[in-house]
Amino acid sequence: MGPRDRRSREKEELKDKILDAARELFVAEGYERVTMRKIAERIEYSPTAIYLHFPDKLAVIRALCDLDFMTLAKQFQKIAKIADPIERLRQVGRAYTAFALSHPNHYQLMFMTPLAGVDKSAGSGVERGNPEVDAYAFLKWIVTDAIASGRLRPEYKDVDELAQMSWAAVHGVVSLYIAKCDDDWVEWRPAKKTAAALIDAMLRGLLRESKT
Amino acid sequence: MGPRDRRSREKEELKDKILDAARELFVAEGYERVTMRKIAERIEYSPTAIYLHFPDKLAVIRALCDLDFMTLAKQFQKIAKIADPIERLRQVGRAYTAFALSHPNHYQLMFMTPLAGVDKSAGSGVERGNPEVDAYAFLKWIVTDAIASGRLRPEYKDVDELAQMSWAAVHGVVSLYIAKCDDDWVEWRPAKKTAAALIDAMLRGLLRESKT
DNA sequence: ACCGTAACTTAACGCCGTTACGGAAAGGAC
DNA sequence: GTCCTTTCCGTAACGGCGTTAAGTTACGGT
Repeated sequence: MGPRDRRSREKEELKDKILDAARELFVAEGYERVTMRKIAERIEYSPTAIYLHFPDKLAVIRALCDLDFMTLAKQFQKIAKIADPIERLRQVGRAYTAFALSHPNHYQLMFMTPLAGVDKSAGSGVERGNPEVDAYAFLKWIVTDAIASGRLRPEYKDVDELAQMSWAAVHGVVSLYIAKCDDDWVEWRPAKKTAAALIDAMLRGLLRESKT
Repeated sequence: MGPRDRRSREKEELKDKILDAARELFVAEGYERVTMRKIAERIEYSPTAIYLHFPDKLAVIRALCDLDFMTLAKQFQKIAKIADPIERLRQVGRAYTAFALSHPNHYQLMFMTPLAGVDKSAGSGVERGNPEVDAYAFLKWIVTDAIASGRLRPEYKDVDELAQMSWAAVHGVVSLYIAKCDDDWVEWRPAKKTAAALIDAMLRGLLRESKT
């Protein structure tokens, strides 16, 4: 109520406009080729206006990625209901792969680029350790379940190591594909299929010998 | 012989000086933070002098990487002598991991960054398809051997897919580590150990059930 | 002695992210 | 209604970047 609210609502609207304009550029061209001046031009403000709503360029794109990564977290909540932890691991790999391949620039910025001075993700709504929103915590939770099920070989009992192995397997396929799919040096197989095959092979290698 | 040779030798010397100066900066700071002006300052030439020896900045750093990656190719030649293709695959993974971790900036530029317009690697001495210098061809050669040995499960017979799975496994671990090891969100396990564990798990998953 | 050419420098262009600063407009206080 | 403060935004500019254009110097060939 009152003009005070309207002002802050308008401010939020501009913030969204900035993010939308930035998203268009970012998806099409990637981080480096997004420019404060280009964003400003699209929303018909001066470049410096953006700085009244975001501290710097990285913050704009990070806010963008945080938002979009929530769609992945949503999918995780469905996967959480799968009873079998091994199957859960397989499915989370599938969802992760699909997301990465459909948001390559998001993925590149978040997981393929060392961002030296980024410690605070404050305000992004992702609270560390909460499996609802923290994907790594979610992965650790699955792995813990898998270990507890007793179906893994006895030498695999380090939760972090297993989580990082699983993460690395899918990350390896998608990141290699994102970085090098335009390189005709290699006859690329479909990343989705390669990822599935690698996950399956890894999982079979993690499991105790079965009688099938 | 004569002054004509001396001139071209001096030219080659300057080229090396450029590469050495660039290497120092690149190893310490990464591609983005290497600057033509900084390179020039180190070798006590003007920035534009570099353009007389390299077409642009990327060419400088690429020449650098091509040079340094040859040390990896050297190691591959020793590994080529291992009789067992499975063990050969394991060892090439180890060497690859070690190289990536000791040259993170090289690795990032070569395999973690999409370089839109780079088709020609001409003059770098790496001839496509020759396992002696082309690491991917080397990997395919090992995988072909592994298939021929009959020890893999029958469903694994696509050489490129298998090569890409293997590459992705090690790449996943090292690239994730390079990009995110400073991120204390995750309790990182040693990349070397994680890579070894993932390779072992994958290989066990690829092999036919053994009687051991 | 002359000339052409190769090597190199100086100056500048057009970008970039970001900051300093000034002005305008809107809300609250009286 | 008037004044003031706060918020919002634009203009201009800084320092940096990769790269290019144009000018200069020095040297080998003839």
